[in-house]
Amino acid sequence: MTAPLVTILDDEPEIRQILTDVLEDAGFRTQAFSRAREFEASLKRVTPDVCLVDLSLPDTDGLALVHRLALEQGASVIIISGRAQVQDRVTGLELGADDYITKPFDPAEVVARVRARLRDATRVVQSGGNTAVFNGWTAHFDRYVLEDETGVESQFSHAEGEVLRLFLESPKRLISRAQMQEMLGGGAGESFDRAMDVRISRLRTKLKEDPKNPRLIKTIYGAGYIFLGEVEWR
Amino acid sequence: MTAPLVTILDDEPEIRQILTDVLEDAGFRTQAFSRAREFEASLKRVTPDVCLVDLSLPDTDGLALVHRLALEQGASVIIISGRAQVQDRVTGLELGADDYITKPFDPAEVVARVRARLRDATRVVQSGGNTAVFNGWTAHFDRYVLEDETGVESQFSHAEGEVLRLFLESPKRLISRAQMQEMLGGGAGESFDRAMDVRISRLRTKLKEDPKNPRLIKTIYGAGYIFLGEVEWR
DNA sequence: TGGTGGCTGTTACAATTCGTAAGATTTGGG
DNA sequence: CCCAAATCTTACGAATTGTAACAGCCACCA
Repeated sequence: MTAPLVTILDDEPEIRQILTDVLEDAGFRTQAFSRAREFEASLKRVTPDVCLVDLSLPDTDGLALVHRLALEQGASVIIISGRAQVQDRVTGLELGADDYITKPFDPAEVVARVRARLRDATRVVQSGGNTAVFNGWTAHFDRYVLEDETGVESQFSHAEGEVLRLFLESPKRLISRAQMQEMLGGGAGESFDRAMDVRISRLRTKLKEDPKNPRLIKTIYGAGYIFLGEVEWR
Repeated sequence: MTAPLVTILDDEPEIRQILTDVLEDAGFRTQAFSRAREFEASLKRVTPDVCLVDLSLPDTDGLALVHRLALEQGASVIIISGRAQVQDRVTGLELGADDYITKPFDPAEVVARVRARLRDATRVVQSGGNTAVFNGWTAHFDRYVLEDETGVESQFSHAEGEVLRLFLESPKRLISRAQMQEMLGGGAGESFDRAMDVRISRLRTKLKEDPKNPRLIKTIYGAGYIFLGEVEWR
């Protein structure tokens, strides 16, 4: 398992440097951005586990960004801000941030708070079991069997299982096409990524999704897929 | 669905009173304890969603308690402490607390942080807050479905959903064009100005608005839009 | 060895999404 | 009442996505 990815969005080079250093010392992977645009572009390729966002950005309204992040991505968002007013913190948290740290901050505390967020996220996902239950279905990854709510079993292939597992491990999180390629196809130079579409199409059929109104695997035009469903691993 | 339960463990009666009041005002159920023993006894009967724990307890080592809580119970733990040293916070968080608030605190911020913890917990368990009811309509953001007052369903796309959500989150408030651009398109792609108009036009169609007399999405010439409607999130 | 069946990627074409352009309509000031 | 700016609507098309059909591959078996 690779180290958790923490992204840093701050326009001050110093801060970026400090945060990068201290987080990498703590064993995380990091990516730092100075502008919101680059940051958002990167989200098409990777999904960070925690996002540190400075509110005072030159090119965007930080709060709006936080809101979008919390809404669309499943990642934890920690606001780092120079504004220490209670009202600022409250609105930041209300908009979906998971924590709010004021400058000047102590690096050690930032690390501790990042860890706390990560704990939250993994509390439920705890990979280990290879059986997942979701919305009436039961997927047995050890047997490649998908079980109906009535107990009827059907088989799924290896390729289908990869996609399904990916979804079940990150439910309610936007998964970009690029990420799927990376996690699955091995990342080799795939000229035609339509293979992924076909995989998903086949998976949808197995899940008896209504093509006109899929309930579990949603397509976000231009962004990727999102798996909606209450997943529990066993 | 019953209101989330927040337990308060603090030996100062004043603090207990303040926290109880403000949390109940915010719609939570509360239980306050002055001693760890009673608190722990209560855990055999009920399972709180969030625990607010003061570290300076007369009858127990607060940190040890936090550690046990975080490990055994699934509840989120927020430490409230008079000690503001970074080292205290770090160890508190490392031991499993999900947040750390120092006295003196602002009640509004406590509420916001409790909410943030709750969001984490429910993010996976139950996709709460994804349905809004307004003027006979019901919008299911988890399914991208808009429901008639008669129960007839129609779908809306992701882009339409973004706009609708924006409106439903700020009803009866002027939303400027610039704000919409910010909230939606983000800094990603510089979109043409008319795109937003079209989105709104399409949304109005779905909402069966009379073009001559829109009841829900009203245009304020030269200023922006305002969403009129009694919104209730569920 | 040849056949069979399942899996999977490729291709082609259909369907959908969504921004752009352009013309129509509305608004508010003078 | 007239006009310019703002806004609405419709049509169109580029990009994206869905999926059926086909073909290659491989394991298995008589």
